[in-house]
Amino acid sequence: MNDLHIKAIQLKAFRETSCQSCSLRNFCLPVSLDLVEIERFDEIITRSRPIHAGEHLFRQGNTFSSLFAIRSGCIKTYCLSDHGDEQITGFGLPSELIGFSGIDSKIYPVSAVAIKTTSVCEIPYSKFDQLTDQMSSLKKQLIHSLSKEIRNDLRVKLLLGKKNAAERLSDFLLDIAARPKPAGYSCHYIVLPMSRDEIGNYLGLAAETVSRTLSRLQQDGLIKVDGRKIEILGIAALKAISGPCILSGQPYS
Amino acid sequence: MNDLHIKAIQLKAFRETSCQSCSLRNFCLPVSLDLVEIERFDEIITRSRPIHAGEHLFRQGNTFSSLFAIRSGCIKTYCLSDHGDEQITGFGLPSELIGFSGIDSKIYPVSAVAIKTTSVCEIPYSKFDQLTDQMSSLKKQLIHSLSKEIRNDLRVKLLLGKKNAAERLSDFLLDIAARPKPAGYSCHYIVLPMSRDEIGNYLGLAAETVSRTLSRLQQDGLIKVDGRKIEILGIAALKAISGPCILSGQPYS
DNA sequence: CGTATTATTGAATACCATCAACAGACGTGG
DNA sequence: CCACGTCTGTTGATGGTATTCAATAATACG
Repeated sequence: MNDLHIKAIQLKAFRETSCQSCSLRNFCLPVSLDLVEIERFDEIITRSRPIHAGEHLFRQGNTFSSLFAIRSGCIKTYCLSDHGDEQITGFGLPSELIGFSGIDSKIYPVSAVAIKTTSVCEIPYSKFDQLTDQMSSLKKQLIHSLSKEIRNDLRVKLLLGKKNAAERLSDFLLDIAARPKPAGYSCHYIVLPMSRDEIGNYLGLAAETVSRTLSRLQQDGLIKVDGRKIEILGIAALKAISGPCILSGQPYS
Repeated sequence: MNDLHIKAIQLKAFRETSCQSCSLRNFCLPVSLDLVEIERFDEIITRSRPIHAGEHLFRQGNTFSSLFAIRSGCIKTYCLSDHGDEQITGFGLPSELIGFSGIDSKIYPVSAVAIKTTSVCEIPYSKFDQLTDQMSSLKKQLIHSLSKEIRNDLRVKLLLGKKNAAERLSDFLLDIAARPKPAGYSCHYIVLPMSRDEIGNYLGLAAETVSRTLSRLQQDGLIKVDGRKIEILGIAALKAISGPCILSGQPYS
């Protein structure tokens, strides 16, 4: 094996493990950074082996240390009440960041667990924080990501506070469909990584209600359900049901 | 009137209108800043005359321009769904900041209206953003405030997703009681600035259910209700009902 | 291929929303 | 000062939506 071969292999490895070449680059933090800045950001990132379903990134009560960017798979965040039951507070999908809720309290107030094989980039917060002092655009990115999360929480609060089962499910399906996904996936066809139980928990419904409501939406011809594979047939009707509002969907782009 | 008099008056005015002398100083943003930094922060703040109940700070859809720190009174934030009904998304009380949800989208996704006479400090965001580039501690403050808001949203999502009426009200009362308040006010005695209707809207309940549930809590001897004046008699019992969890109350201080 | 997990559907119940009537507070103006 | 209307809050009766319990079907996994 000559030097050229080695270089080529190194280059390939670099492509797979650097922000610069990451397919999610435009969705994750480094957007709007120049090449030098991306490299500096890249240096603090840890990319570990993929984690399996059931493995935790962190647990409620752990000392806060890092944010995590999700590259593939799905992370669910949840918190346990004293009554013992869990409330799922979100699902992290590729390109998204989790862990924001721990910055202020120094402790993760939620647990994060993979619900399928998942790979993440770990962003140690102390180093990241220092970097934001030197890179104004990175600071902006972080603040905007935090703000976006708050805006999304508004949507969820609206959903939990006012909507009925059909409205919640419609909103949920449209939200999942609108999230960034690997190239080639249509936004009319989604494969849910989570169970009915987990959907219900997240939406404040019983799993049976989720099942029933999906069946109803299928009867009405708005979706086609095949286990966790869901085809969206009537996107306009779903939007009408969920109550299209200023908070839904992606930012005002 | 001589120079000394004028100086004294100016000093008094300064005391009433500078962050340095503000009684909320330790709760609002300028905490952890040194004197010079506070002055620089102070310079970008606008302090307008008090606004009356019903006046808006901003409306859903307005271009985002400022954050607002609440000095006295109460601001409710809400958003209107297409179905026309409103969902109250939060109540801003003295020392708290509102407007975070607009940073990312450049547009306020909610409206903010005073529900009693209220005075606020307006923090123009573009100037503030520049200042955070130069003052690392101010940047940290902002990020922590955003993170805290996200953590609080977790609490509300847990409440709306899993709790029954009594648990919601207990949680709500404890939350209001735990918020920073002017010196002299006991945390066992609260005066609610909002109506039953607004409480219900915020908690995802009907106003009648709020009324009934408060009556029930009073029957059980946990609180004493006199219109909007509420005395907390059994704080431990209320905590037990609301389901004390890692998210409740103030940060882990 | 068998067991465990997940999903669907049915029936009964519980909780809260809705509708409605009434009581009290507040402010206005006669 | 009191009559009046409005707004807010309380309480009762009824009904709807989603939960719970239970049984069955389908899927995943070793």
